[in-house]
Amino acid sequence: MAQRLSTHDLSTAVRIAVARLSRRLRAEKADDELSDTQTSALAFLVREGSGTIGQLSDHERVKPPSMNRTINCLEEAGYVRRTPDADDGRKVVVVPTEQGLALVAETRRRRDAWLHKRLRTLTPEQRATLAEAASILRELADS
Amino acid sequence: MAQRLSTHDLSTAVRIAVARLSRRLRAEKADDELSDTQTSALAFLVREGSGTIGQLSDHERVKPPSMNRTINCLEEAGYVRRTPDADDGRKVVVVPTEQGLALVAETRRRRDAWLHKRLRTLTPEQRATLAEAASILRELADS
DNA sequence: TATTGTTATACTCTATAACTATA
DNA sequence: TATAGTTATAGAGTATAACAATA
Repeated sequence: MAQRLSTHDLSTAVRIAVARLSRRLRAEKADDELSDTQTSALAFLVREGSGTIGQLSDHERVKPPSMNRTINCLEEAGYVRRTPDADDGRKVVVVPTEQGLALVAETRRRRDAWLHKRLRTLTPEQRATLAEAASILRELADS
Repeated sequence: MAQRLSTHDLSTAVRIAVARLSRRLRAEKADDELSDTQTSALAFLVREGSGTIGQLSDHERVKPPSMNRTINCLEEAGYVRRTPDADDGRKVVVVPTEQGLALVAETRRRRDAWLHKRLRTLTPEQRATLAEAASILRELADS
């Protein structure tokens, strides 16, 4: 249950728990799905409506040539479209297609399924703890 | 604070929080550090004392040839040693060296530093919530 | 001259298939 | 015949360097 840990021990506990669950969630990915970066970039475009190569590479913490390749794959698969920027001719605005929007919804549903099944085995108190923790963890990640 | 979420919304909240913090923690890795799998395999060997190629590839969810290469790198760098198995001549027992033990301790300290700094800004109640959540998340990951 | 995107090339990590040695 | 480890080779993802177009 809830021991009082030092912040040092807590760091280790949180890091290990997050890394392990992250790996486990990734293992639930189906073979025909997009890669992590492809999924994440497409999710960004769906969330924001659009984005340039530069914005995407910054957000995903990869270099522009890598993101360029990622967008090439998504474009060939029909999930995004490149459009010219009206104000700045150097920029390329990438927008999700209808197919892209549908894929994001479907992927989310599938990845949540594994976790959802396990969360139902927890007590209401444990679920409440996780709900609070999720909000704390997101703030930490974005800080 | 603690809203009551449906288990479906909770799945999404936990998945996003875990994925985002995981990416953030990985970004804190120094350039001269070992790769994720190298670090994880070495940590396993330090924790368990030793392990075969098969045990390691199972635990890290990679195929034996991949783990073999990982161990080659760690061996060349002087962090592990291959030793013969006394009972089964087909098996190879991998053990960490003194240098390997020291590296795991140092790597943990460094990766925890970023998280540790942020955890100190939380209230004691928030830290208690994370401590409970970490234990719940680990059980989920191992289930 | 600086910035945005792109192309060319190389490196890392992982996988499958085939091989060796042992059980 | 099956298992543990290894070697050979290929594929996916990312990086750096060099280039084109625009600000």
